[in-house]
Amino acid sequence: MAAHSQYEELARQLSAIGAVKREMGRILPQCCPPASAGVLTLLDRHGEMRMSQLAELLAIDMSVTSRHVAHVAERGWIERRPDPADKRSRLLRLTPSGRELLAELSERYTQTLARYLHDWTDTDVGHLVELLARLRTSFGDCRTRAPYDPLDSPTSPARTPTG
Amino acid sequence: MAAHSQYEELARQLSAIGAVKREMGRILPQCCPPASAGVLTLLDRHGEMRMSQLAELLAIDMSVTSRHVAHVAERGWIERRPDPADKRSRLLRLTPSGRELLAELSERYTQTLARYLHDWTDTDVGHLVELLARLRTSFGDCRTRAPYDPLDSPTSPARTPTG
DNA sequence: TATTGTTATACTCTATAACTATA
DNA sequence: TATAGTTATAGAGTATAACAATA
Repeated sequence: MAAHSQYEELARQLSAIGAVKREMGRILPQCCPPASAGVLTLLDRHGEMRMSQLAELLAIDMSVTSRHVAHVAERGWIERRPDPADKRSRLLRLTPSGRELLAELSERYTQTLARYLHDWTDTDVGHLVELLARLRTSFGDCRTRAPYDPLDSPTSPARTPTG
Repeated sequence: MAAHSQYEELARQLSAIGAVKREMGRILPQCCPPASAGVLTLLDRHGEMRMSQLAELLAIDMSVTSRHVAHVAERGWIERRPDPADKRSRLLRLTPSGRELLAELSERYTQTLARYLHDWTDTDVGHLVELLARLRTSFGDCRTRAPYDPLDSPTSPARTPTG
C-alpha cells in the first residue's frame, strides 16, 4: 500500500502523459489516425479475431470499435469475412496492404522513441513497459464491477458551483 | 539505447494506457471533466500564473487552455485578475471553492488508486511515477523542434489506400 | 510589428441508445 | 429472449486560423 501523496502524484502523471501520446500520434501518416494504428497492431499481435474480442483488447465500447474497424476496412488494411460458426459475427484480419502500413508505423514509432529516449537504457525502457502493462492489468478487472459512485452526494463541494 | 522491439512495445503500452486514464476520469464528479481537474491541480501546485504558463504546463495549445480556464472560472473555482505588469494578460488563481473541490478530487483519485493498486508496493508506485515523469521530460524538449515529417513521401504504403 | 488571449471551426475519440440480424 | 454488430447522436478534448487588445 502506497502513501496518499504518491497516489496523488500518480494521478497527476497519468493526466499529463497525454502530451506524450499526442506527440506519438502526430508522427503517424495523415491517413492513419492513432485509433487505426491500434486496431492494426492488435490484429497483428493476436491474429484473426471477432469485433467483440477486438473491442475487449482495445478496452473501448464495441460501437466505437465498429467505427475504427470500418475506417481501416475502407482503406483496404483489413478484411472482414463472415464467421462460419456464427452468422452474426465477422472475422477480422490484416491484408498485405495492412502489413505494409504496419511496417511503416513500426518504423516511425521506433525512430521517434529512439530519438526522444536516446539517453534511456534498455533496462529503463523495459521497466517502464513492465510497469505500464501491470498498471493496465490492475485496472483491467475493475471494468466489470459496479460503477463506483460513493461521493456524488448533494453535500459534495462539487455540487455547489455557485459557492 | 533500447532494442527495436522494446520501442514497439512501449508504443503499444502508451497507446493502451488511455483505458486507465478514462477510468480515472469516470470517477470525477459530473461537473468536473478531467481537463478541469488538470487546471485546478496545476494552479494548486504552482500557484498564481498566466494563461501562457498554464498552457505550457498542460502541454496543450493556449486556445484550448483558454476554454478550460473559462469553464472552471464560470464555476467559481478560479479567479482571473488583470496582470498589473501587462494589460494583455490575466493572472489565474484558485478560489476557496476551487480548493474545496480539489480536496474532493484528491480523495477520489486516492481512493480509486488505493483500490486498484492494493497489491502494489510503495516502491512500485514510486518507480512508475518516476519513470512517467522522466518520459514526459524526455519528450518535453522536442516540442520546440521542427515538425518531424521525414516519411510522408508519396511512395509510402500509407499513401496507397486503394492498393 | 510582435505578443497575449479569445473565439470559430473542424477533427478525433468515446459512450449511450436504438436498431438489425442471428443464436 | 439474448447476443453480435452497426448507426445516430451527443459530448469531451485538441489544433489551426482569424481576431482583438496591448506591448
